[in-house]
Amino acid sequence: MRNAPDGLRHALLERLMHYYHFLSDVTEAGLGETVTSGQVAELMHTDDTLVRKDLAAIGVRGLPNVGFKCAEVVSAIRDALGFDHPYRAVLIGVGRLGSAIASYRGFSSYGLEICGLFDKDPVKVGLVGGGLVVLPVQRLALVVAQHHASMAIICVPAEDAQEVADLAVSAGIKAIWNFAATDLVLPDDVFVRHEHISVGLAVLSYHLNQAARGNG
Amino acid sequence: MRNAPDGLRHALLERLMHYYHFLSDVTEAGLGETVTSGQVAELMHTDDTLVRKDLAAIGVRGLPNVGFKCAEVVSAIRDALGFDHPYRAVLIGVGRLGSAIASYRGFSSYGLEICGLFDKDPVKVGLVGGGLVVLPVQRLALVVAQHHASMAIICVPAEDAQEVADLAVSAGIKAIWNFAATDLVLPDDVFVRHEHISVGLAVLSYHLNQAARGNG
DNA sequence: TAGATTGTTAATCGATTAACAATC
DNA sequence: TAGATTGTTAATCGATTAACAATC
Repeated sequence: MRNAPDGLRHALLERLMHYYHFLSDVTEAGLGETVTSGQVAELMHTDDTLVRKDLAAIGVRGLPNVGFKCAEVVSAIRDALGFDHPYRAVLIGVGRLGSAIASYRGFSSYGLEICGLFDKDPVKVGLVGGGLVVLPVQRLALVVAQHHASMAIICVPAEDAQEVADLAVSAGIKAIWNFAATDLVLPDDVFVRHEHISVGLAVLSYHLNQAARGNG
Repeated sequence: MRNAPDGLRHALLERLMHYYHFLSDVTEAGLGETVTSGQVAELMHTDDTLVRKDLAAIGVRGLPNVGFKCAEVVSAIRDALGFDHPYRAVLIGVGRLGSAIASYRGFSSYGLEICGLFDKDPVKVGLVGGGLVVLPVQRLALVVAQHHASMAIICVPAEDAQEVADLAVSAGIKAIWNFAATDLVLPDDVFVRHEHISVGLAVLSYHLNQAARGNG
């Protein structure tokens, strides 16, 4: 299980996503065809040099006295992050969170297509969510093979997560998006992104307490 | 709007949460009263010196030749992050994601209590979720004042998020947990944690592409 | 005591920021 | 041209890692 991506570091990926959203908005709103690194930096509360360095890292060059072409930056980010090379995922655990994720319409623009929903609860099997029918987990391996799915989105309760992850890995899954509140132990060649809500909670709790203590 | 907490840096907070979960598990499972920095480091794929530095930063001292007392570390982390100083939040937007969050039972152990659910849709008003009745957004300010709520959890569609955030701020909210897929522009004294799902997507997409290109 | 593990100082590493010539 | 903005080199800063004496 590798947590740190090689190549582009995590902090850079996060900043790239931020640029991406900002520039997509600018472009859609027709607010101009170019931006300067200073404009982007101001919005992100960071340094203009950092913005130029980040963009240079993904091969975008700006124009002196003008700035960067929004459309060019957007497509360079899509290319660097691979959004135009679609991949498929199975989603396991169609509870509240699982069905919220299954019904999210925005994934396709990032290259993700959900090709199967699974649950071990017979009551949930057969329900329809996001245009897909919920299947029993026993059929996971088949669907993964049929659709060449490379990712599993795990939305089961914490106590079932490891079992489900093992099942996904044995079906050939190479990346796991883990929404269960537990760590997973997995082979080194399986990439895991752990989306634990408590990290956000910790940051907020810490901040509110700092503020209450007069250091905020 | 300040994104970087002073004092403990974000990466440190994240590692502390990881230690916390690991050590809570160890304690609950009765797997021993102490751990060494090396054991923790191995599990987190990091360096033992870093673990000791992190724990020193929150005032925990270990015992040479023994390690750290799990219970002591856990309570030091709770103290550093403020989990034992409860605070209240209102949740706005009771769609799929909002109701999944409203029904999550684990918040109280991190000090968070949800004291009100709100929605602008009259159809949703009156529904019950997580033991609370959904109220119209017009009553937000009243509930915030009554319960001394300091946080707003925003789960409305992106296009409504700024409006709802402004409303929360004018009601006296000091921190926002933003699940809407959009940036918010807010006063400097309001702390924002943006929980954008696309960051996780970007990391996964990038990784899968690197793997496909043979660099993974 | 010998061995294991800590706490801390020093060294390294990488990321961010500053400075500034090059360019349009 | 003058002014604005880039790209890049050098300087700074902070975080991580290595080394090792102190401790149980």
